[in-house]
Amino acid sequence: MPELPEVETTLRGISPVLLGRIISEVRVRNASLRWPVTDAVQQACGQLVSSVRRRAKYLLITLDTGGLMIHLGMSGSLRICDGDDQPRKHDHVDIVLDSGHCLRFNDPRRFGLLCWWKAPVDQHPLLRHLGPEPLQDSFSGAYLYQKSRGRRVAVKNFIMDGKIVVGVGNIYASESLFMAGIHPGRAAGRISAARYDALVAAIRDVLERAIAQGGTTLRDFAGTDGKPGYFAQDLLVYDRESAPCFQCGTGIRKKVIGQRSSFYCPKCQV
DNA sequence: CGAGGGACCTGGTTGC
DNA sequence: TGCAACCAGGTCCCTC
Repeated sequence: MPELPEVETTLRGISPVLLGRIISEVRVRNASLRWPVTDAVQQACGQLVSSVRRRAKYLLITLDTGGLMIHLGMSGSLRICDGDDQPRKHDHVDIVLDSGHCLRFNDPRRFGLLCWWKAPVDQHPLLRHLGPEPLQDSFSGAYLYQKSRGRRVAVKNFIMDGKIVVGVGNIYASESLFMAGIHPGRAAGRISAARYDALVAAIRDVLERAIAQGGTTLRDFAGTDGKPGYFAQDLLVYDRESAPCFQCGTGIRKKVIGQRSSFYCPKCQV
């Protein structure tokens, strides 16, 4: 489900509720996520939330002696509710606050993650090898061009590789490649610097617009208030197989690249 | 080192 | 209607 815009939407929803509060309880109903949720998360109890931020698709809640890290995987979501509310199916973990509010982690497929971390969090094994944030200046066409030399991997897989750049998932990879006029299956090492400039501009543009719309809801993504994201209506190629390209009218194609469905216009993307 | 595929899970949709 | 097959927004880990 969640790519960077959806995680950012979640961050903006949970931040104001968490900041300055003390965690009173961590309830683990089902510990079997991607990695088992260990007792270490209980260290959060009694600690003050001093910041909430995002690195890649990880949410980082900073506490006094460390913090909690959450990843939503493919199907995870967080919602704010009352600590006394009856849990629904797949509500695996509650982070209960001294305000009485509760951050409830729901994840049907259990590809998500919740763990305790100690500073410096950037040295955490899951974060250490991550590439730049796509919305920061260090991410540029020149950077992608340099990183891609000699690489034969399809450019779509290349930009979805978290070691290269974080946060670009399956939807926005297809979208940005269409906007830049680049065929998703083209070898990353055979794309010019100028075209990488266009691709970076497209990635930034699509991510920023998606964040502004509260993310993309295809099936089941919801913000912390339970409302869907509205970017799905702005998608140019994703999930539009056989529909006419908005630029030239040609039917949009669907093709599996790197085991993921990819959508593109065979005429506009070369 | 890079490339490619399997693994982890549940649930909704599709097709016979 | 029933049931099997396939598909889904992520990413780690193994092999070649």
